[in-house]
Amino acid sequence: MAEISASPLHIVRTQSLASLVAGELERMILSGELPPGSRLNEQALAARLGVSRGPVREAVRGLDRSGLVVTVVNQGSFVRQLSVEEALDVFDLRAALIGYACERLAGRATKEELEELSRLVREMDVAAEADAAAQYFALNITFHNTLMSMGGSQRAVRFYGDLGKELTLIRRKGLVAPERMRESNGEHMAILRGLLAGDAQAARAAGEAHIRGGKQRFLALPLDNGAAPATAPRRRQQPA
Amino acid sequence: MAEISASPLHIVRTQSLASLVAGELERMILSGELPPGSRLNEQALAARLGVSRGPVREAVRGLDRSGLVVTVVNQGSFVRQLSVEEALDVFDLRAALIGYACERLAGRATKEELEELSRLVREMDVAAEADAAAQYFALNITFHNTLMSMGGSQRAVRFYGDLGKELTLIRRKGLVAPERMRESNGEHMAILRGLLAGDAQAARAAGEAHIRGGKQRFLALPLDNGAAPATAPRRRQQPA
DNA sequence: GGCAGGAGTTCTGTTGACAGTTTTCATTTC
DNA sequence: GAAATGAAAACTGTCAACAGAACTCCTGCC
Repeated sequence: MAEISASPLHIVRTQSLASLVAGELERMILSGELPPGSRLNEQALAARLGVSRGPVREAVRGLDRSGLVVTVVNQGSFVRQLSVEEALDVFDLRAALIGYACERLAGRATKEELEELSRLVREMDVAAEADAAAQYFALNITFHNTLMSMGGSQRAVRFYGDLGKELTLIRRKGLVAPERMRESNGEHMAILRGLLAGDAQAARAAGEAHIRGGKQRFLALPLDNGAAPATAPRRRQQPA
Repeated sequence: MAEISASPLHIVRTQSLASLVAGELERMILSGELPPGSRLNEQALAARLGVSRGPVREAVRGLDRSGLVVTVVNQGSFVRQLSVEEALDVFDLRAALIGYACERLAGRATKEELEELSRLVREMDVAAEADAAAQYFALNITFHNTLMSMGGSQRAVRFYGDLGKELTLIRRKGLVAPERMRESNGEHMAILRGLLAGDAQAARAAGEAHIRGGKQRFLALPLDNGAAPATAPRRRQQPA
């Protein structure tokens, strides 16, 4: 049961084990290896990762704070199950944050920053035309993170990122049609136009409109209702 | 050194020690008992609170996530020192969040919710006329939190609260003039008008304007540059 | 057949102890 | 007198073990 060898946890000592465990757990959650509702057994995780329960506990609490995990006293921690309503709230919040970043960036973006954003939009255009959904998806995340980094504060970047990770808890079946990619990238271009023109209000409005568009595209997707494999006899699932 | 008795930590067992310790540490930080830059010695805190290092460690990491504390590997955790620039960023973020909450609330506030907000504004009006700064301050926080709870999502409420706590790290010398209180409450009334009219855009604009006003009032205050008492020979301070 | 009750197991919450790193401080050297 | 050196102290990171709560599953009862 204890798969210690292949883990990267035994190499680095320059950062704490807890942060490494946190990264690994986050990867497992975002990849779907630990699906929403599944339990995070401290002992089992510790054994699996070849560390003791201390760092695992610390990592799990961190994920709780960032919103990926829900903890109940004396019962344990579970991968968060995001309802559609909560997901819509997340979109609204992200819209507010993107708007904030766009507004701030419009007044102070450097030539280099604008060029980088333009480049990303062009690359997304290529990906959309080639129907390369995975590549578009990755570029899209990069674009958003770059935008937030340039326009937002450190805190805003992290919060926005946390919210984005939350969405992967429900976004599962996101097979995107090329038409949707073009639509999405069109909104990116609108943001870029606002930034290039130095029009803070236009950039903000475009940013918010883009997230609202994403919200609509999300709603249009068929909901992936688990179909839990249930191979292992998991004992406890998340309550409520 | 070990003041165990008066602490409320020994009574409750229905929630984890770590959460109780976190609450106590937060209180100590917000009250200024642990000023920015000061070190959080795990051993000393554990002894002082009558628990072991585990829960203390967990609590400190939680505070790190929420922004009140900064942790350096192998060096420890320190109460965060907020620069003026960071504080201004926080105001901007809070403006975006309040705007988001006001916009959402305008469309769906119930009669009871509007009445509660109106009541708070009236009470603040009384406090401002009576020059009761402490009471105004408390009511103001309640108003903001109520507004966020009604209009925002769970996540937004917590994030907004975290940002507010961060501001106390620098806001220290906030002796408020009655004139400022009236000004601030006038902005509250503008928000209320927007909500009562069901005008989402007006409510949002008023919410953002209020936080911008708070930002200006913050900038107008004299900065309280520590004047660290340095009674005890504290060993280490926060680097950088 | 379904349901209440209780022993056994599992797992979390907490503690105390050990190892390694960082800091402190006295001593030496220039 | 100031900088370098090295030993001692302090503290963090990690681990292993214990106590108590929660869950599971079996047994007995209706």
